[in-house]
Amino acid sequence: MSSSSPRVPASELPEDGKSGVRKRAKRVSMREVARHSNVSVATVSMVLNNNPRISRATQVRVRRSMDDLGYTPDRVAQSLSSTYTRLIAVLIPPLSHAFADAYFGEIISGIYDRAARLGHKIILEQAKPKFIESGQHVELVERRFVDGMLCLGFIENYEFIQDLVDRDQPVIAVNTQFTDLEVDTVVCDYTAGAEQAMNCLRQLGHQKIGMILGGSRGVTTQDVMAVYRANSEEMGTYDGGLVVDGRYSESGGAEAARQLMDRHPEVTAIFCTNDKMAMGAMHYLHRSGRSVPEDVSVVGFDNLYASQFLNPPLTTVHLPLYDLGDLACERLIQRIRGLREPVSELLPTHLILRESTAMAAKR
Amino acid sequence: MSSSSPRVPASELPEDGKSGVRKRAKRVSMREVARHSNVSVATVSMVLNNNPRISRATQVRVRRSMDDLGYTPDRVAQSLSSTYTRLIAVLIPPLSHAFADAYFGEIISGIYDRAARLGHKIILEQAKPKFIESGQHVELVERRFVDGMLCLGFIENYEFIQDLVDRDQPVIAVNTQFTDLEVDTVVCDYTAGAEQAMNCLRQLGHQKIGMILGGSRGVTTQDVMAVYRANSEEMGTYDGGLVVDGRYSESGGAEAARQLMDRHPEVTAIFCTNDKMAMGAMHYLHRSGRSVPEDVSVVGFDNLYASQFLNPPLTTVHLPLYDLGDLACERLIQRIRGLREPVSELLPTHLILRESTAMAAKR
DNA sequence: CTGAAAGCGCTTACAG
DNA sequence: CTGAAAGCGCTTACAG
Repeated sequence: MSSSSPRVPASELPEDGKSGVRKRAKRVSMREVARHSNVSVATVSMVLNNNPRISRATQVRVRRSMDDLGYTPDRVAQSLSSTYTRLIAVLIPPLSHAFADAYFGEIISGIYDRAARLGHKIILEQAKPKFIESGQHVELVERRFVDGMLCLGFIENYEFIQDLVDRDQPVIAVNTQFTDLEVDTVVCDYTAGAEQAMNCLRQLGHQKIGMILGGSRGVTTQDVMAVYRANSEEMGTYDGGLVVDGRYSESGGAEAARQLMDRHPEVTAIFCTNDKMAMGAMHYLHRSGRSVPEDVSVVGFDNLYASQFLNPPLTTVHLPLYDLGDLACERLIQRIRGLREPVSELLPTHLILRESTAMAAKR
Repeated sequence: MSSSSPRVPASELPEDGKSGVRKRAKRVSMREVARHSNVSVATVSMVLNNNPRISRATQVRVRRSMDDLGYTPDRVAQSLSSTYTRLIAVLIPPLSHAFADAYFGEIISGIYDRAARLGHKIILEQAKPKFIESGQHVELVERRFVDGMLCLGFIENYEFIQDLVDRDQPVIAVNTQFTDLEVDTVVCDYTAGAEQAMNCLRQLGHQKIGMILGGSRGVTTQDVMAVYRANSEEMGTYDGGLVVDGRYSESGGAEAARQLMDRHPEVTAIFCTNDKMAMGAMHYLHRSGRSVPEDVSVVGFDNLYASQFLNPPLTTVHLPLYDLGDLACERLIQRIRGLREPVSELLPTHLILRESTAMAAKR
């Protein structure tokens, strides 16, 4: 890439400033640089791309011209001539407040940093029903908006991903897996995390443990459920009524906790498949006059940054969300650049013990 | 825009699937559509852009060809020929976890929806020091990555915005104002919100009120401080030591609350300029054995979605963040399209009373 | 080591 | 109402 700040010829500014309609300042193109340094545009292009065929001397001369003229390559023209846009799309599910969701945010943070390091920029999209119905997910790649896409957290209504796979477009599903769809994935080890959480609760003497999950169709959710069920059955306390859907949100978690405690007031611990539902559950427990963890222990999943500041601070399974985004982005770009092997990565997780869990209350 | 799902000729797929290096499926261009419907590419272009000069008959015929061939316009080529990219950049400050911040998230949500409705896509960028130093904020517009940008929450280190203003690029600062920089802004009415909050606290009998703010340089923060100070002086309780910096974060808020309570244990209420610091403050208060609101009342600013689920639910000033993003985006796009009048909008705010505030403790 | 030329897929005056 | 042509600013064989 070029260097030093480009200078706009002062003479152009006032004129531009006065015209009725906005007009971009005239930019300097390769042709001007070529003329200025007495070479062809082809040579300028090669200098720009560090093509070793260019001699050191003209290399330097052309670079100087670029700096003198304040040349900066036009990315649109570059994209038209080459094959890539160097843009990737990040798709999030059509949940309300999804953009404000720390879970997606941490992943996006990892994606962004990796993308920036590899010279890519990211476009953010939310896959609302209309978006999918009108085929915009396909247009995103077919109309050359982006080179590939990352799909975050599509537990349900993920069929649209098939459209992209069918067209052989680079796509990676981040932290979701599907039984009926073959697509590249990068996920966290939910099974291991769930095992640590259940172990911990059992060690603390909890027997009747409730579970709040979000949409039972997801493979990761099913992994957690399998661990939960195996442990409950071992203790002889398994009961389908102990499992409630909290729709991934704080309000859903609160509502689920209400149902759970109404049906099974003997429950001494609640295990949630994300921190937001755990927050909602704690909210309901307090509201209903129970204290956490004295009356009921609560465990979450995600370890969002804010969870340590809850009252009480939340015991939860740490998911390496930043790393997840980082790796997913790296793999996607490899795919874009020609990697053909399927991607399937698993990242480790572990339990973070805080104050929302304690010994089971004696009864 | 075109319609119906584009079909890739089946014959192309296998070949593409086998080649060693990834290769985009050959797309159908305007030329093919032109040939297929016996017109010139100019006509196809005009049909695509609904130019009224084209007769109804060829209009229909060309549209059909597009559908038959699965034509979809190449956005890169469109951008090269026209002046616009239909992309806008959203810049956020270099705070850690900024992507996961609900405050920015809600604003971005409003931006996204409006942008989508106006046919624009958004690119997300974080203005880290290196990003600015290497002039990438300028390249964003000069190299035609985007048509304009929205800068969210730059309270400090906002000097880079001047570079864009100097180049007459469309930029809008969202929810920040500057005394030393003339730029379009869309902000919330912090003064009105602060007045309601201080009124409320005074009605509840609070006299010694602490304040936690984030970076005292921002104009909005100064607005809040002015209200706080005027009220405190009226009560005769003003003291510079009651004002502490909480750096906008949960941990900073907790730390600030510690300092505040150590220095002034007689404080009965804390007013924070955002919800995250309020959350941190509550966390510290609980940790130090005080209860909210019995011992100390806490008031925030933002009304993030999660704040209602805190324990206790947070009393806070509601900021219309979604609408803020929506309006900022609308104005930016008007700017891009030629609007020349400066933009300066103010959105109303109001206090949301919840359970983190109560009558001042008798002492 | 460098240049002339074709091409990427559109849009936009300019003619007719 | 429609077409031929130039142009947007690059990259990439192909020559030399």
